[in-house]
Amino acid sequence: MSVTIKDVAKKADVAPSTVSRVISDSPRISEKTKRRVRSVMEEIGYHINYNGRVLVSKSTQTIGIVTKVSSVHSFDNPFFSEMLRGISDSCHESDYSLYLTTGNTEESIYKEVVKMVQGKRVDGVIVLYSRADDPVISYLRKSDCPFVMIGKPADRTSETMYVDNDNIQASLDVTDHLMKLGHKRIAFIGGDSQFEVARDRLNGFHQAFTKRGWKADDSWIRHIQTSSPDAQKVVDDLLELEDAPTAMVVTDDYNAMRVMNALRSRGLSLPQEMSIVGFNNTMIARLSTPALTTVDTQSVQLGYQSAEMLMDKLKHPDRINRSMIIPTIIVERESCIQKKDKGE
Amino acid sequence: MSVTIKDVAKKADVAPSTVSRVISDSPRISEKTKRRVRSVMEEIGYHINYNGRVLVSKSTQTIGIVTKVSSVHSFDNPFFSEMLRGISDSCHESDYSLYLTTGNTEESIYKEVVKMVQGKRVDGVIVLYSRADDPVISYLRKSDCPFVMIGKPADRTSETMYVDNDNIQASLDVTDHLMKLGHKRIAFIGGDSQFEVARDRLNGFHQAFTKRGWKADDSWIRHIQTSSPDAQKVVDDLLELEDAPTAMVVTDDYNAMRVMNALRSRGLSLPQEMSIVGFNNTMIARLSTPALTTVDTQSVQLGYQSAEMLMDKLKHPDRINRSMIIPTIIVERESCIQKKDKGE
DNA sequence: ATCTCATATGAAATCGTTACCATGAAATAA
DNA sequence: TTATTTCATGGTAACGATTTCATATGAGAT
Repeated sequence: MSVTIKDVAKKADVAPSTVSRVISDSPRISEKTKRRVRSVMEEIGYHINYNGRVLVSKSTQTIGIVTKVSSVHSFDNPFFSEMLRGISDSCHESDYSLYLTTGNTEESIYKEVVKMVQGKRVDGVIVLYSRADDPVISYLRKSDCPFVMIGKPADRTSETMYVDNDNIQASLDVTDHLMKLGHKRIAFIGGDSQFEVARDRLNGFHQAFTKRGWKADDSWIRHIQTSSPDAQKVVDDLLELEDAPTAMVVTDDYNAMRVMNALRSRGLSLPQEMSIVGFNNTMIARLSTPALTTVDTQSVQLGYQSAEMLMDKLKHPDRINRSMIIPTIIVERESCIQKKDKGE
Repeated sequence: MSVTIKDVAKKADVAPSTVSRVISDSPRISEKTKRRVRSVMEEIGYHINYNGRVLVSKSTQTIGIVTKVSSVHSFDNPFFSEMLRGISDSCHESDYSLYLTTGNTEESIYKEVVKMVQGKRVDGVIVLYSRADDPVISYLRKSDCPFVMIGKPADRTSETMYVDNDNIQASLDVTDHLMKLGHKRIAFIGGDSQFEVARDRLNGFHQAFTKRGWKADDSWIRHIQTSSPDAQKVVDDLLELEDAPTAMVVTDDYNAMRVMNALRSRGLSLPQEMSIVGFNNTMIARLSTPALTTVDTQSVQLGYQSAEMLMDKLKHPDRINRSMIIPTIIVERESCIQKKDKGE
C-alpha cells in the first residue's frame, strides 16, 4: 500500500535497519549512505508511519487533554480556550501533539481517559480542572501514567504534579482592593462549588474580612453555575437584602458579565451603583462596558507551564514531581470605583 | 511489560486469535468461551493497545483538526471553540477521537498536517477555515486523505466536501434588515480578507445595495484583523467621513464588540447613534450592551455536520462527496434601531 | 604478516493486533 | 454408513517500525 522503510531499503540497496538509523540521524551511519537513503526517500515519497514506531518505541509524543464534565460549556468559556492555547504552544515547541477527550458526561469522560491511557494513545495527560473525589484522578494515579492537573489537587497534594494560582491570596487581594475603595458589604459569587478553585477563592474572600476584623455575612455568599440561567435570581436576591452589597467579587469573567447584565436590567448604573471584579482576565473582560477589573490568572501561562511540566516529567521520569504557582495580577479597569458615602 | 492479548490467551487456554475475536465480539465464538476469556481479561487487567490494532487494521478512529494560522487568536474567538464543540459532540457519538494541530505559523501547520496524515495518525481531517491558495488543501487533495472544510472552497468546489453557510445571502439579508430600518449609509467591516467567507459577505453586502438600485460607497468598506488593534482607527476614519454611516455590518461578533467600544470611546451612544450587526451569535453577542443583533451561523452545527460528513465518508469511501449549507438566522437584539430622521 | 579494534552495515527478533487459512469435531445430507 | 457442511477455534504471517547482536571491512599497532 504505502511506501515503507523496506521499500526505501530495497531501492537504496541497504538494510531496513540502516534506513531506520538514517531517519533518526544516527551518527553510526556514514554521510554518504545517509545522503543516498535520503534521496531515495525523497524520490519514492517515503513518510514514516508513526503507529509502527509507537508500537516498538512505546512513545507517542502525544499528550491527552481532559476537560471538565461541563465541557459542553467549557469551550464557551474563553478561560479554557486560553489554557488550551498555552498547552498547544508549549507542545508545538517540543513537537508533541494533542489528543482531546470528547465526552460530555462524567461517565464517558472517564471511559475516554481509560481508553487513551490504557490504549497507549498518549504519553501523559493534562487535567484542566480539579475537584474532590474525581474518578479520573484516582484512575490516573493507579495507572502509572504521568499527569499534571491545573488547579490544586483535592488531596495527596505533595505527590501530585499541578500548576495553579494562589487563589486564596488572589481572592484576598482582590477583596481587599474593594475594601480599600471603601466597600464593606461585598458579595461573593462563586462558580460551580465542586471545584477546588471555588473553595480557595471563597476562603481568601473570608480572610480579607478576618484580616480587618470584619465578618462577611452568609447571605452575601452565592454560587451560580455557568450552565444555568440563575444569574438574575442571584442578583435579585442580593439586591433585596436589607443591607445590599455595594460590591461583588465574581469568580469568573463570564459570570461577572452575566451579573453585570442582571444588575443593569434592575436599573443599576455601573460602576456607580455597584463595583464588580471578575477573574481570569479573558477577552470578554476587555470588551465589556464598563471594562471589567479582573484578576489575571494568566491562563495561557497556566496551560503552557502544565505542558512544560508534563513533558519534563516524560523526559525524566525519575525526577521528583514538581508543582508550580503562577502569580496572579489584578488588572484594574473601570468596573470598580470608590464608594461614595463612606459612612452609613 | 503490559498485559497483552497473548497473556490473556495463555491464561484462558485459547489462541490469541480467539481473544481478538472476543474483543470484536465475533459471532463465531461461543458464548461460553467469550465469558471465560472476558473474565480472564478482567482478572489480569487486560486493555487493548490501539497502536497494535491501528497498525494492522489501518483505521485510527481519529480525526485531525486544522485551525487557521491565526490559531493564536482563533482559540480566543468563541466561534472556533463552538465549532470544536460541535465536532467534539459528533465524534463522541461515533466513538472517534480528536487530534489537534498545534502550530501557529503557516509553515508549521502545513508540516503538522503532512505529519498526521502521512504518519497515519488520523483517518480524516477537518479544516476549520477556507482560503485561496492554501498549501494544506493542495496537500490534502494530493494525498487521498478524506477531508471536509468549513467554509466554501476557493476552487474545485464540486469535488470538495464542505459545510458552509450561505454567507452571501446571510450578508444580503442582514444588510437589508438595516435598510428596512431606514439606514442607507451602511459601513461594512470585514475580517481578514484572505478567507473566503470575507469575500462572500462583502459580496452579499453589495448585492443588498444593488437590489435596491443603490450603491455602497467604497469608503464604507473596511477590514480589521482580529489580531491587530486597528478597530479604533477604522471607526475614527468612518466617523470622519463627510457622510458618516449610520449603521455597520461587522462580520464577526468579536470585532463588533471592539467596534462598539471604539464608537463609545468617541462619545456615541449605542444603539441610538449607530446600529450594529455582528456575525456568529457567539456568547459575547448575548453579553454585550446593547445586546448584539447578529447573524447566527450556527457554529456548533457547522462543526457537528462537518464531523458527521467526514465520518460518513470514512465509512463509505465510495460514496460521492457531498456538501452542506447550514441555514443562518438573524437574531435580533438591541443593537439596531430604526433610523430617526429618514429624510436628510 | 598478524592481531586488534573501530566503524559501517546487515539480519532477525520484537512490539500487540488482526486476518487469512487450516483443522478437528459435530451436524446434516445422501 | 459415508460424504458434505457448518462451527468453533488454532496457527501464523503480516502491519511498519526499532533495536540488539553479529559481521565484514579496513586502519593502525606490533
